[in-house]
Amino acid sequence: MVKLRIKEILSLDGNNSEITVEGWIRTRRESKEITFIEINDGSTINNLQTVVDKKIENYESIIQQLNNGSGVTIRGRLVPSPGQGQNVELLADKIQIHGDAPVDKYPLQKKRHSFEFLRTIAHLRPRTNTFGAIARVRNAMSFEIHNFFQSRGFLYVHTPIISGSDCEGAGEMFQVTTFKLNEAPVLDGEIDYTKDFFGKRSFLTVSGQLEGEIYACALKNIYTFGPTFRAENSNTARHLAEFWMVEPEMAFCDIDLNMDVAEEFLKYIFASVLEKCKDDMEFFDKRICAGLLKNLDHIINSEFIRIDYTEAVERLKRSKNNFEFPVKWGLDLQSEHEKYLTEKLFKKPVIITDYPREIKAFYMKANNDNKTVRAMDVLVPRLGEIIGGSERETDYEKLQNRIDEAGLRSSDYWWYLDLRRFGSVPHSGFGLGFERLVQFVTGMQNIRDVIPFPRCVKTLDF
RNA sequence: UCCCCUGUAGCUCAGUCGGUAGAGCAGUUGGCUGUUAACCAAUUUGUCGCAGGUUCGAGUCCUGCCGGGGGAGCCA
Repeated sequence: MVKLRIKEILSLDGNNSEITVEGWIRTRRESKEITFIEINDGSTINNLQTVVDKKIENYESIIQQLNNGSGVTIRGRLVPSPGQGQNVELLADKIQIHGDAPVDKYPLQKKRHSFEFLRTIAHLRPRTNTFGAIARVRNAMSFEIHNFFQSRGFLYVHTPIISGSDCEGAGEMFQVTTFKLNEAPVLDGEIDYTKDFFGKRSFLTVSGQLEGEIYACALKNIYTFGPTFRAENSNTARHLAEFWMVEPEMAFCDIDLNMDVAEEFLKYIFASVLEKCKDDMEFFDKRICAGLLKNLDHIINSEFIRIDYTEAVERLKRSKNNFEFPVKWGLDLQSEHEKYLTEKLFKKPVIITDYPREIKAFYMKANNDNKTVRAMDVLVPRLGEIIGGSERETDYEKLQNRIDEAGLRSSDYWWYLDLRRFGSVPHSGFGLGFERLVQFVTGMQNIRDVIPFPRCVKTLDF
């Protein structure tokens, strides 16, 4: 007798072999002489149809508990199924109920629930088709991210979660302290952080990039993949307070090679998930987002458009679209502009480069025109910006000036500046919000549904 | 944070002009059937988000608060 996962069982021939299956009942259909129950164990979106003859020994004692949600172990024989919809089915000999799920109390019903409702029962939602599929796809994507970088010689670097400075001015930060807030020590009217745990103010990281650069400037190619925190008061379907970010950093790499890697990376992840999560992806295509598979295929097999910011602005000016926000060189592109470029004009991913320096981060390398920097944003249909990256400034003086201009204290960045004093080389990298990538791949509309336990403004359950 | 929409049965929703609460699904009971979103019949279920106000009378109109959704900003 062998214990198999349902994914494996469904690929077997029904040759009457005895097997044991462990899982949760998804649905029950009762007949006069027999009862059909479908079992799911998370290994696949597909259920194993199990036929329960009312003559099996403990039928009377378990029938009340053979409900949607009950956890069961079933021993039986695998046979070809005479019915439609499945190749094999299990003829149960012995059923053990571990824990039942009373139908009048169990919130999950055998029907479609709204995602809003399922968010309120995040402890039960992975038992649904959609959230099971998301969990498997998310898992596969994580694994493939490592695969992509590992197979290309990138080192996985663990950058810190707790940070001593607002690394790139990238948004609001969560403060970390061991002070009791109403008893924090005060010196000259200000809170005395020298008495706090680290002896200075500390925060949760908003990016591992600056530390990533340190390792890239020693080991050539590295990547980070870890949690990131933003305390912004943003309430949208694509923002989380706690999310996972992928940040490769490459030495001896300019902006063009950086774009090549970003494009290859996205295509690799899409292709791998399509191959490894076929059933789940077909489910998303059918139930969540029509045309999803076709769209991903199209992206895998097409070249991304690459234009610079100046040309993007020209294109937008020439378009007949009535934009709500003005299009003018020097202003940042709005969501509606990005959507126009990627959804209407080009109908595929677009990489925009060379933005005005005023609207981009201090660490980005200045072009010779002294007006633009070597930034690159990858825009995709439906989501907008999915990747933001740049070639980094390598010149000590220029970087120092940019830090001053940004109103940051260069003393906080002495180690970052030091990378430009000793063996400074061209280097580039990008950041990718993992949940946004999962959103794009699955077609899910709300980012809170592609992370198991979302943390957002005013939301911290489970 | 701003704009718009929304909150009614366990779930998904309808509720007109202000007149005292409705459907589908689920549940329960019965029937039928190698079923597969099973089917057929009957049937139970309500602090109408919370607090105030207008009114003879409020699910419905007004004010405030809370939750949810969409869009924007910020951003990944």
